[in-house]
Amino acid sequence: MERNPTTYAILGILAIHPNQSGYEIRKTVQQSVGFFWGESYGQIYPTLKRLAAEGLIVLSAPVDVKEKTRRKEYSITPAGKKRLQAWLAVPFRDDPPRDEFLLKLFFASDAGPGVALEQIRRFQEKNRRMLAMLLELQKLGLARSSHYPGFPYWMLTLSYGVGQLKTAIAWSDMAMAAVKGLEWG
Amino acid sequence: MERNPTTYAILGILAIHPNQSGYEIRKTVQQSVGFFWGESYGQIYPTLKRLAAEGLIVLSAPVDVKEKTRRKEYSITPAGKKRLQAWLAVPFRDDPPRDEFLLKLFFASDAGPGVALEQIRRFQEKNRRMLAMLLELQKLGLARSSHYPGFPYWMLTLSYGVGQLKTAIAWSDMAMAAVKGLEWG
DNA sequence: ACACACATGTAATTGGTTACATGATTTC
DNA sequence: GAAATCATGTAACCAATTACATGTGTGT
Repeated sequence: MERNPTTYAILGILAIHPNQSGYEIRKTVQQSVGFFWGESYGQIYPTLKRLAAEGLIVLSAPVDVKEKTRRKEYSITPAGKKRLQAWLAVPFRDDPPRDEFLLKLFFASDAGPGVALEQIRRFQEKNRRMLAMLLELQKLGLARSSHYPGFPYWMLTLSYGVGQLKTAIAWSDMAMAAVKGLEWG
Repeated sequence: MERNPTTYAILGILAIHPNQSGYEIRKTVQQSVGFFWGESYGQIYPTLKRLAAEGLIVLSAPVDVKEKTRRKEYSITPAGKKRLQAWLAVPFRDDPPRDEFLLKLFFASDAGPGVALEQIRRFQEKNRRMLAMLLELQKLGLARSSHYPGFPYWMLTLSYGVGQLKTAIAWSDMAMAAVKGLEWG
C-alpha cells in the first residue's frame, strides 16, 4: 500500500473540489488545511503526473497541445476515490513529530534567558497570528460551506487548532514569566 | 549557516551530557526530548563522523583500532558549543507542520463516521499514553535533576507537552460525541 | 511599461527512514 | 545456549525543499 501522504492530500482535495490545476490545488491546500499541512510545487506537479498515469485522476478539460503554459485541470476518478477511502481507514502514522522551537527551548540554558525569551516571544506571536486566521476561517466556513458533507469534519479540525493555539498562547505567558524570573534569581 | 537540526540535537545532548556513544545519544534523545523529537541511527552515525571531522565534537576516550564494534564516546568541543549557541539564537524555523491525523480527519466524510470515530479513538489513546509518560517524567525530573542549569527549560518543554496533550484529550471527547451525532442525524 | 498573479515544470540537493550486515556482552 | 541488549555502520530508497527556467494574462 502506497503511503506517500502527498498522494492523498491531492486526492482528498480533488474529492472535495474537482477541476483544479496544480496551481489551484496548492492554493486550496493552503487555504483549507494550511495550518497543519503544506505542499510545494516540486511535490505537486510530479505527483499529478504520476496519479494520472495510475488512473487515480484524469484531465477533466481538453488541453491545447501547442500551448505549453496552459492550465491543466484534473479530477478524481472512481479508482482514486477508492484509494483515498482505503487510506483514510488506515491508522494514522505516529511519526516522530519534530518541533524545532521546543528543541531550542530545551537547550536554551546554553544560550541564556535573553535568547529563550526572544524565541518564546516569537512563538507566541506566530500563534496569535494563526489563531486570528483560524477564527476568521471558522466564521467564513459557517457562512459559506455548512451544507457540504465534509463540513462537520472541517470544523472539527479547526476547533482542534483553535484549542491547541489557545493553550500554546497561555503557556507562552507563563513561560515568559518563568524565564524572566531566571534573569534575576 | 548550517541548519540541519540533527547536528544541533546531537550537539545539545552532548552539551548536557558528554562522553556518550551514538547508541547512547539515541537513547538519551528518546528519553529527554522524545515526545517532540526523534533521531535514527542512519542519521546519528554519519553525523557524528561529520561533526568530529569539523572539530565540533571529539572522541573522548581512546578507541582500540582492532576492535570494530567497540563503543566510541564523544564530547562537545568549545567550537561545538559556540555553534550550538549561535543556532539557539536563530529564530526557529516555522516549517509546515504536517499532521497526518488531522489530514485524515479533514477528509473523513469520504469514508464515513465509523472510520473517523476509530481514528479519533486511536488519537486519544495515543495522547493518554503520552500524557502518562510526561507526568511520570515530570515527577522523576523534580526528584533527580532540579540542580542542573537546564532544568527550568526542561520543565517548560514538559509543561508545554502536558498542556497540549490535555487539550487534545478533551477535544477528542468532544469530537467523538460530534461524530457519533453524525451517525444518527 | 511595469508589476503581479497565473501557470507548469525540472534539477540539484537535503534530510530522513528502513533494511541490511556484523559482532560483543550480559542475563536468564 | 538462547535471547536480549549493547554497539557501529552502510546502502537503498523515499520525500521534500529550493532554486531555476519559462511563459501568459491582467490591472495600473
